[in-house]
Amino acid sequence: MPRVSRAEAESHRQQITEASARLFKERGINGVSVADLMGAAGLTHGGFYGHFESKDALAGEAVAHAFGQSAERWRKRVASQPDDAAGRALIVDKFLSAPSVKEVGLGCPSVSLAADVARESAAAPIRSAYLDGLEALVGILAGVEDGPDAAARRRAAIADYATMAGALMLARATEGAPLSGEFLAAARERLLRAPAPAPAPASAPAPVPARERATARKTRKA
Amino acid sequence: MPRVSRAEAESHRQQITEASARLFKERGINGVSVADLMGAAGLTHGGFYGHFESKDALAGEAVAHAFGQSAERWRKRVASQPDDAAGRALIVDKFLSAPSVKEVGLGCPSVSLAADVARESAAAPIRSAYLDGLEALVGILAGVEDGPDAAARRRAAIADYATMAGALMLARATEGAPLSGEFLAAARERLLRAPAPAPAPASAPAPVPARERATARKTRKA
DNA sequence: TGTACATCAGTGAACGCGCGTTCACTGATGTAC
DNA sequence: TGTACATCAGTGAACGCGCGTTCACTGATGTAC
Repeated sequence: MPRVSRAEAESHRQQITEASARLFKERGINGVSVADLMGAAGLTHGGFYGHFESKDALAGEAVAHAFGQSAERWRKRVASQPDDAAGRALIVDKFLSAPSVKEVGLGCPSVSLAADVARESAAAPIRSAYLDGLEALVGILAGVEDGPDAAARRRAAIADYATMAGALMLARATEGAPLSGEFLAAARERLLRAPAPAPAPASAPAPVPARERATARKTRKA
Repeated sequence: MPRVSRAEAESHRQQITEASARLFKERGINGVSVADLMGAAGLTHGGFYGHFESKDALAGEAVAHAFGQSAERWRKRVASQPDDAAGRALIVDKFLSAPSVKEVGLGCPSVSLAADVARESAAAPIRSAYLDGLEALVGILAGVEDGPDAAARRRAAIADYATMAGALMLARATEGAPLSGEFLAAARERLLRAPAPAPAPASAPAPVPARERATARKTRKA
């Protein structure tokens, strides 16, 4: 079936990008071949280079697309809740759910592609796409955090994000063992309940004065 | 140089395992070839199957070896400190340091190999090696946590581990950007200072009563 | 609106390459006497 | 202790395979008249 209409060709390009976002997250960049990606869009491998300059270039677009999907979902969740705290709780709850562990292809690329991105050279398209996408998600989370100023809310969002991403990553790597569910539960408990504070180290290597408590309330809605 | 002494052959096997632990962490399992591994031990690729049944089998041994190295380091850190809180602080501080971000080959396999392990089938040798190794590290950390009983200390260790692992993973994926250092700093602040408690969600999807504060002190030393 | 033809999206064979694994071979090691 | 020989750690060519990428080709699309 050579030569399809321009609208069909554009649709093919989007199908390839969409399938790539899912398959790259599931199997990693090197775990999916160009033939796999084209096959997922119902095409054969030869036409790939009519749409993308290289597999690396597609990886950058696919990662940007995947982060865009996640950001859209996060914004909808925040908007569906009556206040910031409830928005934040919904994001955490969805992120640390059992389906999130199982459905890697539907989940957040920040976790499933972190290792692939870290191993890529600084110039690879995938790296800047990852950084931009992650900054956007951190920004959405910071918008529903509690804190005296924007900097404190950003720090809170970054710490929350680290806990969520680590728990999900480790829950996936230990899937099938009890430890897997314990990661989800322990992280959710720490993020969603008023947690028992970690013990202030008596002789920590880098001791610091206790940070002032955040009591100011902000009013803006993300 | 065919046929070396048995002692030399055993030394070669250990060199291969050691090099694999480092290289697998740096580049991923699929990022290192059998020829690379043998070359790192000063050998040619053909002799590999005299030492290991397959690359997968070696991966299992290498992961176990890498976790063993990390566990030994953690135990020494704990033993070097006057009390549990200081031991915990030292573990967190080393885990979330700048060298830890840079030197992937020397760092903890729980972070660098999590995605590789998660993508492997449940029967792969690497999966059980990873699970056993991670349980050991969680156990060491639980031994220096504060909490009313062993279950609470385990939960605290698991939540701490998620935060540390997530922060390191994300710091590596964003290396070169300011966000990278922010992940280390925000996670360290949350784990090592008495943190400002996360806001109790007013209408969370899964609301729960606030957990009772842990005040009991334990005395045992890990 | 109808015809003639240039464009170009997609096909499938082919390229060079590196992979994990196998195997015939080599010659020092280790052992039996 | 010295000799004869079986063992086997390591070599390097070779295997079948899948990869990313290229390219001559096909024929419907899109356009110029």
